[in-house]
Amino acid sequence: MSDNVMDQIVSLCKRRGIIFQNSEIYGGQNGFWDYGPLGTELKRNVRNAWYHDMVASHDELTVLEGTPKAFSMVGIETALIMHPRVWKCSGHFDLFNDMRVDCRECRARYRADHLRIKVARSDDGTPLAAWGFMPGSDEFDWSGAGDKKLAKSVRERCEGEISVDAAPMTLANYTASLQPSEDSGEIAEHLIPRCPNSSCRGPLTEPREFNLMFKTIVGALGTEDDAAFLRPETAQGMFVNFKNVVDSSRVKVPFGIAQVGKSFRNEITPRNFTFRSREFEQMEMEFFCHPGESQQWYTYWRDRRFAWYKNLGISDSKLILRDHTQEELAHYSIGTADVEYAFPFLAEGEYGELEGIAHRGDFDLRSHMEGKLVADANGCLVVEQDEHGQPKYRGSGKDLSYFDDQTRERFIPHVIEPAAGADRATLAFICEAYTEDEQPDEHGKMQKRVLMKLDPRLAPIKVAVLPLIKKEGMPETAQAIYRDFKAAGINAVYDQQAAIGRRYRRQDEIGTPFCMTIDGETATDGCVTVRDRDSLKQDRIPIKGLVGWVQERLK
RNA sequence: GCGGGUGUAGCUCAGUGGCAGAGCGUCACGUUGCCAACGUGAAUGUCGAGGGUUCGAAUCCCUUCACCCGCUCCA
Repeated sequence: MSDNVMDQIVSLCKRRGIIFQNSEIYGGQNGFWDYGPLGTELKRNVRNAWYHDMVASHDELTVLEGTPKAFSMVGIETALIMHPRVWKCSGHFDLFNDMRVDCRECRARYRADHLRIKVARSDDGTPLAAWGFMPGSDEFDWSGAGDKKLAKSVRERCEGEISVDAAPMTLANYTASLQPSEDSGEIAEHLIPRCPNSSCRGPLTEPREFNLMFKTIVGALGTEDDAAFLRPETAQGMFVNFKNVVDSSRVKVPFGIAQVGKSFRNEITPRNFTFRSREFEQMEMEFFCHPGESQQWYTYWRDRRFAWYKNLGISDSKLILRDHTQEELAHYSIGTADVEYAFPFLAEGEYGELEGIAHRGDFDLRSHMEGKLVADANGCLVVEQDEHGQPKYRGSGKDLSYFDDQTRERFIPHVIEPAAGADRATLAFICEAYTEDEQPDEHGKMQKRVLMKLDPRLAPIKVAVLPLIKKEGMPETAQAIYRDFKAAGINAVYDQQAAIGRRYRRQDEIGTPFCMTIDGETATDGCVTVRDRDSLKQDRIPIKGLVGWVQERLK
């Protein structure tokens, strides 16, 4: 396959109405994508395959292989905008809303509120230069490569005594202490704080809000106090509704709550087609279980989710299950694994994340009970405190523990979270399906063919109904068959335009698994030719059984 | 965020200061006998956007947006 296979895929997606760039006629928007008519069908099929497997077809009476006991699964659909305190307790607010400064040269990034500034002054107190350092790190010693340059520039400005402030300032205080130049309104070049890295000392940027959450305002007259956030994950909808679901739907632990929906992250660098987008769709499930069984459930869900992709056609050679190393694990997590796919835009041997399966302990429910949690010196989760010794972000105060009537035990359930990206899965299925091969044309000459080997369950169009020629009653018969498929809820197309070979290729390109051709013999034998997309094999199938024949292959 | 590259019809691209082009695709009519047929005809462009230079700009300059590659970042 060619190196630019990703270009081919992007081009095919646009040409055939699978994925378009958002607001394209206005020049497009980085990180946002639209699904066209065929893409919408494909993505809905992905979503439905997930929901069907997780919830709709789940048998809660049977103990499934590899599980300790039977369990329930329910669906939920929660709002995109949640109470701001949800994100404070979940940790997203602090994690996603820092003011940052970057070094323009070495590009290191620092939290603006952590950075301290030291200033070198002449004897009359005029500032000559300023540089940052992180508290506790090495101080300025005029010896680093960058420091020598800085020292030289300071010397050029002052021949007399130079002193360095004993007390460091915060970045905000330093900036406030400067007089902006009268003509430009900007800080003089030599007073721009320099990078904390003593071998760099490049100029730092202005503090910039580093909002990974999209901020919005609730209420027409809203002010900053009414700031709210578009959800950066769907999971919190399940956690905050845990009690509602338990109280309303007669589920018993263990059970799962599943949700498919949009999430938003203001990514710095959206890249690689839809792989990293600012608006994306997640398919997440939170599985609540007894702490003592959580390890077993974690293993179960990890393996089951990995198998799901393979079952829908992702090849073994391109899919890996990668357990996170100890360093990668969140402090509250006992285990996390990623399902990763070898996307064509990645280098050989690299994989991109499709789904993360995480053992989250009781972190989430406890956070929403008690407040934002952090690990203490012993690695135990404790409520993070502010400078006054009060909880930094208070939780809801509601009791989210669970009482098991049979064992007479009360506990906070542990959570196993398989969190999948619907757009990433869709993209993986597209990439996996994209195939170029060679097939003989009517003269026996080999011709390049582009096809999408999508699993029939995922294919946007299941069946194409094609009269071999536009006369002798073939179109009428074909149209009747087409209507049978539509009536049965099977997505079919009718096409009598152009030669039969061309029509087959059109369907190949969008992954239609079955083409049904009505020919001269149909009128006498009541059969059509069914042509298989991948093998090009043809079979005669009676019209009467056609719908059932297709339904059988969509299970 | 930084550096490099690219942006012209639905797609792939040619066009380096003087009439906006090709191939494929799409549509119509005719033809058709199972794997990209053929014939005839047609539609399709603010040359990514904004500004400037020029008698004249797709072409030169500036700004900006998007995409690709490499860094950086990444739940």
